[in-house]
Amino acid sequence: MTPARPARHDREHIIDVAVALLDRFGLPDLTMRRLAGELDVQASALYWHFDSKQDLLAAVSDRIMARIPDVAEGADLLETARTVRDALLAHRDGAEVVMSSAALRPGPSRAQEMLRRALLPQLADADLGATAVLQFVLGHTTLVQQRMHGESHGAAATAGVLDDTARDAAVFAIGIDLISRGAALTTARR
Amino acid sequence: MTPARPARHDREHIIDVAVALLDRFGLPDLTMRRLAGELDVQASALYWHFDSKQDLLAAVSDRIMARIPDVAEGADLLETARTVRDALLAHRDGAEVVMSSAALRPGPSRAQEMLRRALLPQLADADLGATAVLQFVLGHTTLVQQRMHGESHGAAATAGVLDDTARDAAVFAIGIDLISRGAALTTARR
DNA sequence: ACCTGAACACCGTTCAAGT
DNA sequence: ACCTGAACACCGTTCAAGT
Repeated sequence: MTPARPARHDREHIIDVAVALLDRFGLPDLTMRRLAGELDVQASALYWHFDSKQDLLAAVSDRIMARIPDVAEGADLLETARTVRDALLAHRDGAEVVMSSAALRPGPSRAQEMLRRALLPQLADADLGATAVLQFVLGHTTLVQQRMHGESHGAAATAGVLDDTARDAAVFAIGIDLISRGAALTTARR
Repeated sequence: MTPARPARHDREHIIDVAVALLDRFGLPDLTMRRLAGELDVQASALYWHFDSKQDLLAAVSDRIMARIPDVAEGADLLETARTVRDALLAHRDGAEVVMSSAALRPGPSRAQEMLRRALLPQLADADLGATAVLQFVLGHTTLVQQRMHGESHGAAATAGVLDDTARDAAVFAIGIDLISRGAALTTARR
């Protein structure tokens, strides 16, 4: 007997599977057809749940950003920025995904709000500052993950990879540190 | 009579046409087939000149970065960063193109060298600082251009666009200003 | 409400073959 | 040296039709 067909997938479940696919194969292989295959469904079925691939990607982006853990009460800028960065690094091509649909939701995100709070005691224009910090984090992390991608199926010497990650960490720390000191200076001037 | 067929295209000329196509239609429409069509050639012909689309895009990226004008002798960080940003803004999706192949050439670019020079009088780790600044500029400009893309064929109200560009300018200025002050502070401490 | 099946209009890339 | 022509293995998206 053929079982009664239940509703098989909802948006949340599809996003789950999309993120899993992203982590395993990366953004270029996250296609509507592969995602549908993973769900045992035709590609066209996805268009009942999402308007377009852009729409799906935006949902994946929101999922990634929603997973940023809350940061302690008086956390400073470096800790907060690292928390955001780590949430992006937690998923393959995470920064690129978020960047590709960040322009679509211009409203202040939770990440931006967290950064704003870390900047508030020091900076008058904490709102603009938080946007700038987020842009740095996105740019930095996208470049870092792009290099990972190149190495995974490239001819990069294994030597130097450790140096690269160490340098990445230093660049990130210096970038945030300079911004933080600059913000403190602005306060001192007032 | 059929004219003798001369060698029709070299890498430089193809890059010219690719950049023109990029400016007119944007990165998603810069396909090998369209580029070939513009050159009155089969798509497969491009693979004699370039190993892959990635290779072509890297060449386009280099072209965009090579067009950054030199900056005055003692130019400060803000002026230098603006010069880099403007070179990216000069081409549709310029920042995204550069970002997508920036990981492939990890060596210090001319842009990074210019930023390093602007940072040198103030910062000990000018090299790492320059990388951080370049990452901010790339992240910022990519997001700005992404929003342009969304507006061009979207339903965005025309109102608010002016506010957006004004806000973008402020975010960029604050981001660079904070880094610059932070760098100065580091010097003062020594 | 949720999905299939088929079609449309594309992609990047390879490769034998031409000139 | 430079390019054609054809093929391969894909894409995102639409839409009538099924259940």
